[in-house]
Amino acid sequence: MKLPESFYLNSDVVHLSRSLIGKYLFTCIDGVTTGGYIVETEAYNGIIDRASHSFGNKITPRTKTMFMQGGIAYVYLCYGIHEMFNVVTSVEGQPHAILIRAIQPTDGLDEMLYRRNMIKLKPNITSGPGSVAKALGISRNINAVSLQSDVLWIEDRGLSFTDDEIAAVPRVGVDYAGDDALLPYRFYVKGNPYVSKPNK
DNA sequence: GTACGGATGCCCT
DNA sequence: GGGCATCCGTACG
Repeated sequence: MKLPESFYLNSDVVHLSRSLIGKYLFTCIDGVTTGGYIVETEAYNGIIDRASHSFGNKITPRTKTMFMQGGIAYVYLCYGIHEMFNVVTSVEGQPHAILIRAIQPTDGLDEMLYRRNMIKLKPNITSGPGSVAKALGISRNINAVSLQSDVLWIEDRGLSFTDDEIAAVPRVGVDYAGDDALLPYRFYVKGNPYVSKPNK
């Protein structure tokens, strides 16, 4: 069952980021469904978070998606190469987002292999935010698309992890964020092979 | 108009 | 473990 819109309206983005671990993320593009369950996330806590694009209430053509009501996708380009998929959360005007950094693939393996130009299944197929987006066929043309749509959605299939099984550590690649770079806003399933590189 | 740097991943050693 | 591709978004003038 799809997570309802109300799930995304919670104003505690760090809690939600933890909650998304074990949820199933799917896309359906050209009739092909691909997806798996989320094993790594990062929370970006709105205008007070130096690591967030929306820090300082910065509204630009790119970041305006983050200011919309929760329950939609925020997709942007990083390093000129990689598309990044985020879940926008909280109410309109509060620009919270959760970066999906890794999933364990379960559905549409062949299509994901094709999109990643891979012959054989290896953990790096969906390890790291750029890889997740590419494997799922996510690009900027689904920016601001609703997670209630039939293109992109998240399901709860009853899979859950205990706090002992989940690590909470500082985020990756946000050294520019000063003290905020130290916040334990990155969550991942300990020992899961699909978790992206810095997994110690 | 132009300059600068980034929420990375891949390939090589 | 390190170098580097690659180009948009943003700020500033």
